[in-house]
Amino acid sequence: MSEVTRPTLSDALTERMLELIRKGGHRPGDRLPSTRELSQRFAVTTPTLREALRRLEATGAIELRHGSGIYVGAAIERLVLPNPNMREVHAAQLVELLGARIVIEPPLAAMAAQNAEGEELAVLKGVLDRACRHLRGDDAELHEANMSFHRATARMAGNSVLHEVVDSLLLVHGPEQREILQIFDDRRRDYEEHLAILEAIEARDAAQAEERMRAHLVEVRTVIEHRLHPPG
Amino acid sequence: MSEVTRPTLSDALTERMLELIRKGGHRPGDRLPSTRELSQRFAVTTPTLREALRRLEATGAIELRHGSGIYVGAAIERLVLPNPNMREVHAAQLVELLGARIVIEPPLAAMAAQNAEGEELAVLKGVLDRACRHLRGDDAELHEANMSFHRATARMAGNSVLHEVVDSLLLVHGPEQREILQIFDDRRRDYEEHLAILEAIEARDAAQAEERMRAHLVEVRTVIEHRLHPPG
DNA sequence: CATATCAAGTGATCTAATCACTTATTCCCA
DNA sequence: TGGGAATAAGTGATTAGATCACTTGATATG
Repeated sequence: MSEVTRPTLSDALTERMLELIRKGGHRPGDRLPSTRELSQRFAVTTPTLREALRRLEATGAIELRHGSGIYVGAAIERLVLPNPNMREVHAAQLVELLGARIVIEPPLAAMAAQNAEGEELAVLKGVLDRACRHLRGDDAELHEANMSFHRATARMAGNSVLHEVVDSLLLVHGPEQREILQIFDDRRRDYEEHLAILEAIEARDAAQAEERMRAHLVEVRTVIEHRLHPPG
Repeated sequence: MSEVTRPTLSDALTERMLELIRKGGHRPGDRLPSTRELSQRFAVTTPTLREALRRLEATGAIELRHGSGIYVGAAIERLVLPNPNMREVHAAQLVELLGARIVIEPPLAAMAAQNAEGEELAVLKGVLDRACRHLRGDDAELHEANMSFHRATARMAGNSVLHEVVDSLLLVHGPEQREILQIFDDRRRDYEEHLAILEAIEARDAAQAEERMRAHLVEVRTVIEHRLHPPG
């Protein structure tokens, strides 16, 4: 959807800076090299480097103190949330991410059930149809459709703040994570669980919608945990 | 805590740009003036302007398309969430923001009750003590302490993603909002409700902690609604 | 009519120098 | 000897204008 334009120099710089901080073992509060040194090391000029720094600053990854230096921000060891420019997540954070979704999304499913109206309900059905058509075939499309189901449900709930929060959380579930997020190696499974949730929403059964969404996410988390730490 | 350094030129630029977009009636997808024109209008040089643009880009407020132009992003009409550089929220969004907190924070209170341990419990108590000392006196301090209580509770829950989400949401409850967030014009009220929540957490009574947190936030929202739309 | 070419407009980057601020040291005076 | 003021080094902030790279719509060409 995005990423229509070729990655620019400063795009790459932003990621190299992040890498420098993370792989350099820097902790929040640590001081980083000066702008002069960084621009030399990365072989770019000051203004270009600064653009990358400003982006990192905007997300809380670093902090620029005039006359003092560049410092690692608190957000660096947390999840870098809603930055379209650097969707990155460590595997270990996936479990916590699912934990967050388990708290937030079930109530949203309940709210969606209460608001269930013609138009938005149609959107939700459309998303599931799309997933159904890719049940055997394009992996990336199927994954995208599955994620869209969660986004659409959050949207139906009618609270724009929560909608944005869920969007942010799902942002890190990029295509590269589709394997680990696939339940039980069964492509059909995700779809059927989503379908069950839709039915509850359509029936305006808030309690059931909430419970099915929760069960669904808990199951996903369980699978992920097993894959990260195989039993035995 | 932050904001130790004087606002820089590019800080101001970022806000002026936001103002230009918002008050200019621009919608997502609209094209903004070119970098050359913007730098002239604001009387700054290209690199300085670009730093401001990169910050706005990082939060999704705008989009820079090489060779094409600068476009308004989708995030511009939503809440600008976790950007330490521009904490801004429209009054009407407060109600929705509270709605989001009502969904997220009560379960966190329950999780905090389950994790209740010595050290973090002490932190929570310390926060309430600080609030107590400012019950009559420094308004800003009292407000900050009240917000810290919610942050600390979220932290106790033990999920860093949710902790970050709550931090982001509370970020917009800056000092300038302390009046509207004050329950019933009674400075003591907030403190006492927080105290009740703490007691439930301390007693490891998850259900009660959750319910008290929910009741507390619902009450705050109700008050805010009444202030925004006085009955009659 | 469709395709290829081109030119204007726009963002991206470079260059290198100067300004403004912080910090720790030093020095002086009490 | 202690405390505070001047100071110098280091660092981020900003300036200036030119050049490169890309997009897009108009124009020309088959």
